[in-house]
Parts: sequence; structure tokens; C-alpha cells
Amino acid sequence: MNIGQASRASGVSAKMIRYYEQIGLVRPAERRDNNNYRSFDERNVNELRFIKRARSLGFSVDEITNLLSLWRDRARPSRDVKSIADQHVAELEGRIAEMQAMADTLRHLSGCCAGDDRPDCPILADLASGDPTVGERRREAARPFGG
Amino acid sequence: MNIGQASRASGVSAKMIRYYEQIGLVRPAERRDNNNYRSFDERNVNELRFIKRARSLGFSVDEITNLLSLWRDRARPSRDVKSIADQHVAELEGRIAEMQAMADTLRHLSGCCAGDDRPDCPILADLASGDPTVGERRREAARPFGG
DNA sequence: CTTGACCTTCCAGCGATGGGAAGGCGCATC
DNA sequence: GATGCGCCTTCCCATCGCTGGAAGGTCAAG
Repeated sequence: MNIGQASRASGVSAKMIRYYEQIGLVRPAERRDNNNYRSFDERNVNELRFIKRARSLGFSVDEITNLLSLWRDRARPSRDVKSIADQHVAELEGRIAEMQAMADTLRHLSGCCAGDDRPDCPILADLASGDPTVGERRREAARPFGG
Repeated sequence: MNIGQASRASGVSAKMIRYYEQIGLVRPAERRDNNNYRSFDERNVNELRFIKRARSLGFSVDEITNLLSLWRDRARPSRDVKSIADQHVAELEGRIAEMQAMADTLRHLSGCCAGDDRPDCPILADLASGDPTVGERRREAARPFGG
């Protein structure tokens, strides 16, 4: 299989396949002698599918590196896999809570805003105040996503 | 005020103040004649606080550009502000739902995983299958955060 | 021979931020 | 006056996961 076929078979774009190889997430694909094209087999495609599914569950490339090596290790303790998953769930929950707090605050402010032609606006008032006691509840200001 | 004092007064790092100026989020600060240092007044600091608060609520720099210009416009219709806020809430909710779906799936899988010395692991099995019918409920695979 | 689909590498960008180098400026102290 | 410290300046690089594009090699069909 060429990269395009592997891409269609796995659902991972050719660009990403090359990228994953470049950063060492997958081992460099074999090359054809005549034209230097990458050559993929079913095994490679399965790995790509694994990666795609893991990405869709929000795992980072680093985490997937670990998951892949556990997957390849027939003697892995399932404890190790579970640990990675649980850690990731905790991180997701943390980020969800942050965004939930943002959304709650904004919903409250928006609910207080007439949303008409008049200029008075509690949303702007909150932003302008910078005072963290105006909104509903917001003890520790959630930092923006990027972390 | 020099940039360091403005930074401490606003809670925005000096690095970010320069960056915000560079990308045009805030107007270029005045410069002192003798040493070319930036010079800030209360108004600038208030703007920086506004930005900081807006960032902490997850608004993008683009959205903040609009919020700032509405803030400066005494004749703004509060409708415009509310619209930006509501749109942002909707986006937050969308991302929360995606991450919630990831977390739900992972919690389910983790709950099915013994997490001991044995190698059998439903988490890996799910990742390996790539089949979207294994997990709990997961119609449209949520794409990872980045968009 | 040309066309078009494929493949290759390399380079640059996104968004918001942190880190650091290399150098100028100002003040205090020896 | 030299030294040192802390502040300021600009500039470039890294993050993370990916997308886009340029410039060029390869291959099969018309």
C-alpha cells in the first residue's frame, strides 16, 4: 500500500501519517526501492486506526506513545493502561470544570443583560471591574484553556 | 508607569503586554523620550485588566478585540455584547460536550478494566478495534480539541 | 509527449504564551 | 569611574497537533 491507500484505509490523512513518523509516534515505514515511496501493510494501518481512535478520545501524542507500546507488549499489566486512562479522565474533568465555570459565569451575566439598543451591559461591567466577586461563584479564576 | 509596574498592577505579564500591542489588541503605548521605554497610565491598566478578565472567561483575542471596541463605544447596543457572549457560551458548551463524551467513554472502559497484573484490557481492545460501537454511546466521534 | 494523480521533502502558519539571548539605561555602592 | 543589579528594549525559538503550499520526482493512461 502507498500512503494514500493507507490513509483511506485508516482514516488518517497522508500528511498526518508522515507527521507521526517524523515525531517518532510510529516507526518509519518501509520504502520501495525504485521510487522511495512509503509502503504500508495491514499492521501499519491498524496502528494508525489505533492512533486515530485514541486521538478522538483526547489522548495526547505522548500518551498515545505509551498506549502504543503497552499495546505491542503482550505482557503489559492492564494496570498501566488503566492508569493512563484514569489520568486522562482526570485531566478532562479538570478542563471541563474550568470551562463549565466560564460558561456558568457567562450565562449568568448574559441573563442579566437586556440585549437591546441600550448601552448598559452587566457583561461589560463585569469585564471592566476585574473584581472576582461580581459573578455568581468563581473562587479560583479558571485559567484559559492553553494551560 | 513602566511596563513592569503596569504588569504588576494589571496582572498581565510584561511579555503579554508587548504581545498584545504587537498584534494590535491594544494601541501602542506611549514611549518616553529619553530611553524609549513604554509608558502606561491608569486607563491602559484598566484595559489590561479587562483583557485579563475576558481571557479568564475563555474569550479569544479576536472576541476581545470586539468586546474592547464595544466597551469604548458609549453608544453600543447591549445586544452586540450579549451576542458575543452567547456565541462564546455556545462554543464552550460544544467543547464541554465533546470532552464530556470522551470522559464518559473512558470512564466506562476504565470501569471494565481490571487494572491488575493481567494483560487483558478493554481499553486497549477499544482503541485497537477502531469500531465505534464498542463504547457506551458515541454516535459522532468527537474530534480532538484543536479543531 | 502530455496530462493528471500520486508521491517526496521542506517551510511556514495557527493561538496564546513562556523562555532566553544580546544589548541599552538608571541608580546605588565601592 | 567601575561594578553590579534591575529594569527595559528587540528578536528568535518552543510549545501542540495539524494544515497548507511550493517545488520536484514517479507512474500509468491517452
